[in-house]
Amino acid sequence: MKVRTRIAPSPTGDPHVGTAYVGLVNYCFAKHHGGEFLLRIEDTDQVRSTPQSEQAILDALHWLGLRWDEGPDVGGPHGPYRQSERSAIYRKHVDELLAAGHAFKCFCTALRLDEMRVAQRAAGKPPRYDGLCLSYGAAETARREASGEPYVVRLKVPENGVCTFDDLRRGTIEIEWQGVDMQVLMKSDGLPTYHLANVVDDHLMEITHVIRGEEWVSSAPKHLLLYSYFGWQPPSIMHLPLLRNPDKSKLSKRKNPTGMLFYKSMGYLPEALANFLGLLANSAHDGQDEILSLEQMVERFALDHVPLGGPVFDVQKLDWLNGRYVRERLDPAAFVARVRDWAFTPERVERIAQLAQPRIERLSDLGLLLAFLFAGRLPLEAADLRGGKLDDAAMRQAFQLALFELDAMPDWSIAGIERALKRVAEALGRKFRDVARPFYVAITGSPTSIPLYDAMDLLGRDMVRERLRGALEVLGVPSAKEQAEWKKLLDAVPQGESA
RNA sequence: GGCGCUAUCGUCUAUCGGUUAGGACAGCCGCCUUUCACGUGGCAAAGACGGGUUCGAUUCCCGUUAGCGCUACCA
Repeated sequence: MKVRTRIAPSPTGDPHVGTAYVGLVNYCFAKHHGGEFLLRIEDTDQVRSTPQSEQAILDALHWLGLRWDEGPDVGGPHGPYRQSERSAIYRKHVDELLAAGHAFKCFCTALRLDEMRVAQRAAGKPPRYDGLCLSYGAAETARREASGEPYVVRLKVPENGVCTFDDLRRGTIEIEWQGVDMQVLMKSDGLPTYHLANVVDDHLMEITHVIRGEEWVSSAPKHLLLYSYFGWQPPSIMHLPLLRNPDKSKLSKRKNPTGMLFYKSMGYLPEALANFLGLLANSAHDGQDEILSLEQMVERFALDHVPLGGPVFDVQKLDWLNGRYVRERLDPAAFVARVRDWAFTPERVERIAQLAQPRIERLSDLGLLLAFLFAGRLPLEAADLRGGKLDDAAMRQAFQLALFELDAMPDWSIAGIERALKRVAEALGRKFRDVARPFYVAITGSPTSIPLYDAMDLLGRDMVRERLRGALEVLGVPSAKEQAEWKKLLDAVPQGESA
């Protein structure tokens, strides 16, 4: 049987290096066995999914060098490859489960469910749907449905016994059915949840090996249960460890740059990033050179060498690898081409020139005026940030609130940036012009520069986040408590275009 | 709180019962060099803890501890 793997990102944010890591492993495994690798978009969360995010993820994975045999952009015999376009398929399968008595309609309100869980937790029991709606007879269920009560469809789960399954790397894992919740399979909006859509699609797309992040281990029983309810042969499964911050917590953008676009704008070469990620999945042995092309990684890939402990994303090692690629793998012409593509594309140069021209007297002013556009973190000191109307405490708040707002923006745009920063000023009860200065310094390194919103737009969200975090490190990173309190300031500002 | 996963130098890892526990990044000391970088030679650095099993455990089993994950009509 031909090996078929997939990566199934959810388009709810910027492309994440964790997605690249999982994608790379799936790619290497499939190709190592002469199989196929596909890409599926899991956009069943209508509220958070955006087409822009989907495009960004596809672009970023392409940039990294991954190619898929089937996917929303390249098509294939098992499409559509976007879950939002497969509603009818899920509906049919849900009906099948309902008809067979493997699932049931649940009319419980969020409030009741909350209270139930609080009580269960207090009693030291695993949170699990208590089965109230399961006790209704067919007549009662039909009556509620007819009266227009919204409902979800839940999975029926065995009352006792244990679910035993094999993880390709971890071996046998046992989880008691009592600890497995009666998962919602179809939301009241009629769309499936991840669990249902994922299982149905993996089966229909003939996925033979599901290789995914460790966060899915505890929901594996639900998935396996679905396979058995449908009478399908489940795929082999394996869970990859989660990438970590240096403090060992799950890699998060609060503590570290996690966006692929950040690494791109920092000037890391895609082959170096892929190489680095590949090393975290399959390390080189003893004396072997750690510089490995994608082809080499495919060739030497071995599942049983994938680590189980969450590897720390060590930027220093990435730096070293990238340095070697820059020095050893690019001839002068290729180097020039890379630099051009990195930050000197004609469109970008044009745009920057238009912003810079009115602000200089000599062409030689250009270097210092624009240096920040071609740099990573700026060498800031507290004194650089001071000098405006805000004291340190206010600047820390301003930067932190900006981080909140900028992260919450659906799309990165000048208009959005402006709205976000004005909101921050309002939340702090300051005039925007007083707040502007520290932002100029944090972002551009100087209180006078090209327009702030353009600068931020040009830099990109990930780099802006990095600069703001850099400024916060200089002034003192807010504690979790401070962050939570400050966030309330933002909540107090009404949404909308006003400001 | 409940359930699960994990545990070798600071970091990424090798070891598949017997090794002076190996390599790489970072660090430190040299060499090379008009600076820096690169390159190169070397140094330092690890089996979480406690029980078993065994002639012998880093390796197998159990417990403890710690870290992480899950605990949603998000994925």
